[in-house]
Amino acid sequence: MQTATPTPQISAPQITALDHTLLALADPTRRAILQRLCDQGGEARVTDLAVPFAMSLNAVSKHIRLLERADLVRRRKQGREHLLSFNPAPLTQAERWIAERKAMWERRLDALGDFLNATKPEQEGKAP
Amino acid sequence: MQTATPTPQISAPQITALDHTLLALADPTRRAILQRLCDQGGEARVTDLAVPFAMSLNAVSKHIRLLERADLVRRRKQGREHLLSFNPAPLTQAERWIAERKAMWERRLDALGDFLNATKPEQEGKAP
DNA sequence: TTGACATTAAACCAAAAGGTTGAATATTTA
DNA sequence: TAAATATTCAACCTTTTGGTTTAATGTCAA
Repeated sequence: MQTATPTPQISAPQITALDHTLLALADPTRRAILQRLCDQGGEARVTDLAVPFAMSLNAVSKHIRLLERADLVRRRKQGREHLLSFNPAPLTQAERWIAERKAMWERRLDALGDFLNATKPEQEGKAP
Repeated sequence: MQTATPTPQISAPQITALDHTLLALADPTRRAILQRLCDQGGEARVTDLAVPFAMSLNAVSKHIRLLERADLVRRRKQGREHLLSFNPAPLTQAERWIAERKAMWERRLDALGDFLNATKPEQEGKAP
């Protein structure tokens, strides 16, 4: 018989694509870069993306690396310039995770409402 | 006349609630904590939440602090124990940001399709 | 009142994020 | 070839994460 650890052992700390995606999105500069790439349409050069920001080109270059790690940005080299484009695919998983928790929570609230309705007149001592 | 900076000045690096939300979600331990609080329903103590994880109670306590900063978790003290609950509200903004970029991207693809359709038989050299 | 329990606080550490500057590497242009 | 352009690499900072261990604080229970 086991001596200890009678718990379900959910313990799952391991870095995944979802972690990279959410971390990449958790910075206003990177979201602004994505925004530019998204509505400006096709491809953009690193220098062009860096212009609006009050930071060095190198800082933007590093932000782009994090976006690439999350696969939110793709790079195509053409001569001396690197053309970057937006890849929305990783957003799906992130959106789904969020949507699922919200849905789960709503179901819980519904179930709670049903329970309160079902037990309404009986035993008033337990339901204030 | 201006001497330089002919750019739209989008420059917006400033930490917001959305940053805190996305950063809080960008860690598997914190997502697992939220998951527990979400499907397990109501409130849970810090110690109970910490059990499944292969890390110290203090580490979990710190994770909870980040979740509180993002307002994804609420705390209610009852005697010596702190009861934590899930607050889904901040998820809405995060989900919306993601959904908007995806929608924006789809509109762009549609517009591109329309353009390609409109210019289909003319100048075959540019459209393979 | 003396412990046991629940939780944070504090001090410390390693690694990563976010930034800088200066040099290296390609490529295009004059 | 020489210079200008586009970009990364490397080294160096500071702050934040993510973790540890050892107190300190407050509450319940014997």
